[in-house]
Amino acid sequence: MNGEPDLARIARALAEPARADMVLAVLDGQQHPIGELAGAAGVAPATATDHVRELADAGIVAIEPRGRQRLVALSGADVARAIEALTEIAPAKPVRGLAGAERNIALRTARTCYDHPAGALGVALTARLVEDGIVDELEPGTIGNLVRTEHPTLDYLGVTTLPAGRRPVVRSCLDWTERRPHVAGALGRAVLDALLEDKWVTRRRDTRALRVTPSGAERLGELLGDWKPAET
Amino acid sequence: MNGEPDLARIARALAEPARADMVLAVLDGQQHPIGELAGAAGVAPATATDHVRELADAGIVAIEPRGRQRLVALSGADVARAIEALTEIAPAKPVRGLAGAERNIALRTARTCYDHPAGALGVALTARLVEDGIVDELEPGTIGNLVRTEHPTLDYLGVTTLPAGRRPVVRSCLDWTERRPHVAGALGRAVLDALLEDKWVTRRRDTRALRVTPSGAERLGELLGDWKPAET
DNA sequence: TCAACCCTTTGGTCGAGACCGAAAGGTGCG
DNA sequence: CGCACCTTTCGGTCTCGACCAAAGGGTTGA
Repeated sequence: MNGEPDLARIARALAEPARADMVLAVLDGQQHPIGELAGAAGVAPATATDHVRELADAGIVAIEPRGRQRLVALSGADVARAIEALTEIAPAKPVRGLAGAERNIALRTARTCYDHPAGALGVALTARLVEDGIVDELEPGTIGNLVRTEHPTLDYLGVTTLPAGRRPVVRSCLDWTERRPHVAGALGRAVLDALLEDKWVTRRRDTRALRVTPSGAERLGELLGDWKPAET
Repeated sequence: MNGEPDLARIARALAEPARADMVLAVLDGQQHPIGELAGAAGVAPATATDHVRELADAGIVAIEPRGRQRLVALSGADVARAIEALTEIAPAKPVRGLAGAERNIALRTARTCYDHPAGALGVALTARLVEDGIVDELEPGTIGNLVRTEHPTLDYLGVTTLPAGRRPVVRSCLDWTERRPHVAGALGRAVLDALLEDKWVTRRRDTRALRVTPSGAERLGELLGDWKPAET
């Protein structure tokens, strides 16, 4: 790289509350049409168009035309990592109203963090992976690297293949609700994929919160001991 | 934590170019008086006062009154980590003028990154630590944890004690010029302290770039093989 | 081909905040 | 004590950009 990084450029893109809401919405790693992001941010479609352009110019999101709509997604895992790091030092937004409180509980219980599970569920799963010796623990509260690729717990979860590539297999991601790290990287993605595949959890519309299905709750309780999803 | 993180709040503080310059200036982990930051950002003292207050309100910097001046420093290692993550996805600022090019070379050669060495020097030192088996390598390009606390290389560098505490001893920090990780955490700090203590390198005024002393260059060349600091 | 739908463009309003000069407030030094 | 120095406060200007309504363009499905 030449020259100093243009910190202000990237920060300006995130500085507008409406754009920040949009970024948090695409932090689930999914593609979202612009109209939906407009709703999430509480602005008119015309305004959303401007905002998405700004985010795309800054390299934060990528746009893919699909028919008469344009799908917006986070442009990469490095962006997700940077946003996560920022949320770690960001103050908490005060909870507004009953709907806000419910949304908050749902997010704390189980949600996606880009492409891996987070919240109480993500942390509990991570603790189990460490306990089983699948992932080692460098120091208390610090995730290490993958130790075993075969283990009954992985079979139980339905994680069969770990795609190899440039991407680290195990990465630690600090959970902003639990204040403890959860597993990200290729393993984190594989776990989330398995949970979704077998319908232990399902995605909710318009939010990163995950719904734990009854059968999923049962099987997760089996695996994680006393872990139980909160109501709603 | 309650509620969603207020991403926009923290981003807004960094969105102003003058404030971003100030943050990059205090990224060396040192304390800087406000007047100096005003110079670094190219604004009047009155403006700098406003900016520093904004950064302090956002929790990015801490202010400590000292006599007739007020010293500004980064408020913590977590903030440094977030800023680093942002610089990884930030576009490069175009280099302006001869002075800019020289500053650029100096920064690429050797600089501080919060409290540890970075740039070509930081990466070369890290490679040596990995080669000596002091720090292990999880996957190519990913730093692991501390393996040995005693080694001739550590003696040669003058690193005697590694302060234990809540802080991770070894942390990986992606270098934005070299695109490879260098050692951060307590070990990174200990190495920088040793280099400064024995005058292998000295701090420059008003910049994070480090000056490698002649004797330092000689001893570093001994340790790192063909490593040599660039001119200026 | 037409209508419905999603998005963008245009043009205009409006508020936020970045900036500075001048003057005032503290602090240290002689 | 008084001057020099660093910083803050105040008042004012001015630019930037967030926002929307209305109109236009492109796509899909009937």
